[in-house]
This record gives sequence, structure tokens and C-alpha cells, in this order.
Amino acid sequence: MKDLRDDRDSWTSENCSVARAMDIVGSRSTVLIMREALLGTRRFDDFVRRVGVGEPAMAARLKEMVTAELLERIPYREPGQRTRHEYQLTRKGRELLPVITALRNWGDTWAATDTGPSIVATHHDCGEPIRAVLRCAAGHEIADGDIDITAGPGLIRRD
Amino acid sequence: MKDLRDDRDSWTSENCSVARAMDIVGSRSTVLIMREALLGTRRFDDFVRRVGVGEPAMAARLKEMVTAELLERIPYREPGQRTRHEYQLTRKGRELLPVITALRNWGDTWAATDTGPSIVATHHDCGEPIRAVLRCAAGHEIADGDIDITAGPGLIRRD
DNA sequence: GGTCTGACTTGCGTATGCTGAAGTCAGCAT
DNA sequence: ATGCTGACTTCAGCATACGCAAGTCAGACC
Repeated sequence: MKDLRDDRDSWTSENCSVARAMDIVGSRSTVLIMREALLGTRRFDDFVRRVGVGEPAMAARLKEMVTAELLERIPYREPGQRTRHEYQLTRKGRELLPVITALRNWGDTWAATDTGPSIVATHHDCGEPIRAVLRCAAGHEIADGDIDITAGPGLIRRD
Repeated sequence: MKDLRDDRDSWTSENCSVARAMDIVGSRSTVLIMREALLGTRRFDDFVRRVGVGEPAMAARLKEMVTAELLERIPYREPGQRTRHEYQLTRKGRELLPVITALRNWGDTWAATDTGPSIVATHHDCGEPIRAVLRCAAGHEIADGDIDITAGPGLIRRD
């Protein structure tokens, strides 16, 4: 199996999952909203306060994210309150956890403050810290350079 | 150990590694440049052509990324050519691979085209596809909901 | 009927990002 | 000396994105 990096100009990056992912979750505020949503935040003003963006920007972002199906706008009602809406993660949104975790790991290492990380995700069963790591389907851990880039069905070749 | 999500308003997200990471790699074009760099691209005009952004934007982005130490601008010389510069990944840049991989995995699943993914990263030793997955330091695979959020040394508490 | 609160919307001014077209610059080749 | 090429820079112009301040609106509570 030939590695696609050896002949980089014989194919294009038009059909690229990374680019399409970035079109959806590519902005700073969207990622920070996902961070908060994954920490359990659900209500509009909590998002505004905890993410630190203004109300107009937050309203626009949340609307986009509902359209993108990262979040679902769900009515709820606390006793003695009127009906309100909260933003719940969809499966599509929840599955961004490895992305956010990988970003947090990287930031902890390469954009650290001298105080160290503010929060650590740990395994509930054993208490050890959690990281996003590369594994193959056979379960092997991937070392740097152990990767081949091979063609998928959607590869667009150039003549 | 108490889970920080249970008392979300007793601490702030000011010292957040995700936010700092996004300040560095938060824009679409920066991520796409990283994608290309991780696929082996090094030269200015290759970046322009393969990423699909204009020259002025590319020059600005690359300059930022050199300042951020994701890339290093290194002189090289092909025989019979004059000295030029190429952009090589630093360790800091290379370690974004799990982030890009997680994004690609997510895009393959949730922002797919009907043709399927264009490229697949596979393990050189066994040929199986590679994914970014969550693991704890003890090596356990993490299932949804098996995560605790605990305080790190840099946590900023509110009174 | 008036107040209060959460969840927005509207308006405005600034900042950043990107594109396209054109210009610059260094130095090897002729 | 002139041309050529890769790697940019400069300029004008448009399009988002965001912050701040203020306004709106619905419905429970008094």
C-alpha cells in the first residue's frame, strides 16, 4: 500500500473531513461553548457568564450550534417558574469530547501557565488522568512515525 | 474527591488550557495549514495551493505560526537553486496530531460526504485505521460517563 | 396592574480575515 | 544585463465577528 504523502500532488484536499469539521466547530467561542456544555452547562446566562462572550454573540453562536445539531433547544420548567429552554448536547456534540480533550492536553503542555492546569479529567474507576491518544483498531498505541496515509473511497485524484 | 461539575459556580474558567490552545490554533486556516504540514508540506507555494487560501493570508498565517513556534522557518538549498526557506514542524506543532486526528475522526462521522473519507491514517505495523481515543494513564479505555473533573493546581476559585 | 427576571434582539462602532490584483526582491541561468 | 521564479508584500475592498449599551418580551409573583 502506497503512502499518499509520497505523491502529494496526485490528489487534492477538496473532500476533507478536517475542513468540514472546522466549518462547524472552527471558532473560538464555539469550542469554548462546547467545553462548558461538556462540563454540564445548559442555560443561556450560564453560558454567557462562564464562557465570557457577550449576549449577542452567545445568542448567535447557540443558534448556529442548534442548527448544526451540536445542541438541542429543549423546553423545561422549574416549579413556580415559567417554561424556559435549555441547550442539551446531542450525540454529535458529545462526540466532540476527544477533540476538546486533545486540545486541553495540548494546551496544558504547550500553552501552560506557571500555576499548572486548572482542571484535570480523571477516570472514575481508577482516578488516573485521562488523555486523548492515538490508537489503531487493533489496540496498538501509535508512536510518532508509525502512521501511513492511505486512500479512502472519497479521495479525489488529479490527473 | 469531589467532582467540580457539582459546584460549577465555585470556580472560574479563566485559567483554561482549551481557551489558550484556541488562541493559538483557533482559526480554520491555521488548522488546515497544520493538516498539510503534518502531511509533509513545507514550502510556501505548496501551502497556498493545497490549503486553498490566498498568498497574503498564507504569509500572515505562517508568520503567526512561526511566532507561536508551531513551525520553524529553515533555510535550504536545492542544487542549482538559490537559498530558500521552508516551514518545518516543531515538536510543539507535531504534537497537535491528536487534535487534528480527533477532528478528522469527528468529521468523518458527523460531517461526512456520501463518498466517504478521502484519506485514512493507518498503523504502519498492522494496517489498522488510527483513531484518537480517550485513555487514562493506567491504560483503561474511557466510556461515556466514566469521567470525573477534579481540581488542578491552577484552579481559580470564587469565594 | 406593576415589577421582576431570564432570554434574548437591535444598533453601532471597531477589529480581524480573506480575496484579487499588482508590485517587489533576490539571485541563478543565459 | 536581462529574464525568470519562488516567496513574498502592498493596496483596496468586502464580509464577519465581537463588544457594549439599550431595548424587548413573556409570564410568574405580588
